[in-house]
Amino acid sequence: MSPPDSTDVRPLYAKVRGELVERIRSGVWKPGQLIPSEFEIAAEFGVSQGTARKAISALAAERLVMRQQGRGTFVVEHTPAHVLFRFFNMFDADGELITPDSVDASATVARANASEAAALRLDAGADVVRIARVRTRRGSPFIRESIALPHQLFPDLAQTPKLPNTLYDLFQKSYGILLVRTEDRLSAAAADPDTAAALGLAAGAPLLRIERLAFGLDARPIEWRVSLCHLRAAYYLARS
Amino acid sequence: MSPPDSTDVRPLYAKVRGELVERIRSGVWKPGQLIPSEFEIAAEFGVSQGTARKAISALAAERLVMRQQGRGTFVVEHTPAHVLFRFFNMFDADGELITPDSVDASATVARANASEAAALRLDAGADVVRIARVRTRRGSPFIRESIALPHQLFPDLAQTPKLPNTLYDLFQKSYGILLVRTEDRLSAAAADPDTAAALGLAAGAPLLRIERLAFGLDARPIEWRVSLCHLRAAYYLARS
DNA sequence: CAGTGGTCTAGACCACGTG
DNA sequence: ACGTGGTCTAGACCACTGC
Repeated sequence: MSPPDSTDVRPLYAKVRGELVERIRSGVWKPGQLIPSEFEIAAEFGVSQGTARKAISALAAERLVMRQQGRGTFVVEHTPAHVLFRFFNMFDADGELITPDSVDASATVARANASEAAALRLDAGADVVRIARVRTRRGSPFIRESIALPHQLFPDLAQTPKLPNTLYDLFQKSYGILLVRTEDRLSAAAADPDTAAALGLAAGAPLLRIERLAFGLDARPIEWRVSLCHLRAAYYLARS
Repeated sequence: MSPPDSTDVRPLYAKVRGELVERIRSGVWKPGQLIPSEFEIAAEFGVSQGTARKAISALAAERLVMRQQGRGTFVVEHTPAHVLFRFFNMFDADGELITPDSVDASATVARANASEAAALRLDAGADVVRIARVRTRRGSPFIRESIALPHQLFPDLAQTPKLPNTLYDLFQKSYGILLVRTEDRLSAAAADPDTAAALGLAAGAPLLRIERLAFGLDARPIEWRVSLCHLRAAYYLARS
């Protein structure tokens, strides 16, 4: 990333943090792996334990690592359960997190259209992987969504025979891409005929529309996703 | 709040933080006021500067205070601009924060109905202040919302002649109640005839429904608000 | 028991804003 | 020049985990 130079005026702990992030981004430290202790990191970078601690604490606040007293610090591992808890924000009327299933997922490669290229900041002519799917809860469809990803980062994703329900763990394990931040833009929309048919509704029914942009470690947009949701008594929860 | 006792096993910085929170909650430190320096707080509580610093940093992370290098630390002041930036999450298609106006606001006092009592955790028979209003942008109505507040906390609010556009600054300045956290539950709904008329729409038009619960310093729900929004190209932004 | 993260101290120097 | 918050150090002890 940015090489150390004499004009770098960032605090020491920020530089150490940057080096640690790079090790996670590049895969030197794998998902779920135990990283060195505060003292070892301090010794390696020639800083005090307090400074190493501040760098690691920053990573913990960004949820790139998990600290456990007495055990050590581990690179975050995007298991399906973790991904749902962290990135899926829909709850039932009784406050229970919804765990959706995914059916009918199909992935294709195509030239990015204008909105995809703009959302993912792609060069003209770049390809995207498109995923279209319907998600169900207790057997009945409630979300229809379409996803676009830069083809360059996911070269053989469209050939994957059976796409899993949660994608972000696949992104981390198979493609080395860790999603760390999302921006969801929410609005309401009337169901178009296709979506109404897919969700078993009358055309014109009100749907929650979620347009999500997910970002990776280098702050680049990795995923663009539009979800049309028929929530019944459920809701999307946004905190603070 | 919780008196110091010998079985209190919280870390020192957490106890100091609690004392500082109490000073803000009780109004000993007023909105916008400069609080003592790290060294003064450290001396007062008999801890080191590092521990006082950690307590104050926790308050800054919760956005109860604002730190400014070279100037000092100030109790957060909920000005209208600050409240919009912090608690209003709607943006125009071009990414600009929407600054709504408020018209037709009316406040009344009534016995809490079942949903109000449940949301605000009120005792049976308690009263609420109800505010109903329509919010406009550039002259055209786009949000119809109804708000419920515990009457006990806002005894004379219903007599206030002209309610301001942003309420949370009024809550802090006139009633000493600082809102620190919100939970927004979002869904889609078809416009009922009344709402459609208020917003100039056809009945059945899809609206974004936002049900907000806002919490004060003692983690008690203070405000329950239901907003029905006709956003056109605008959206509600939820980060991470 | 050894090793880890979590807390706490005492002191130093720096960067910034104000008078 | 002074006082503020921001960084950094070196060392101590505690609480928890796993052998």
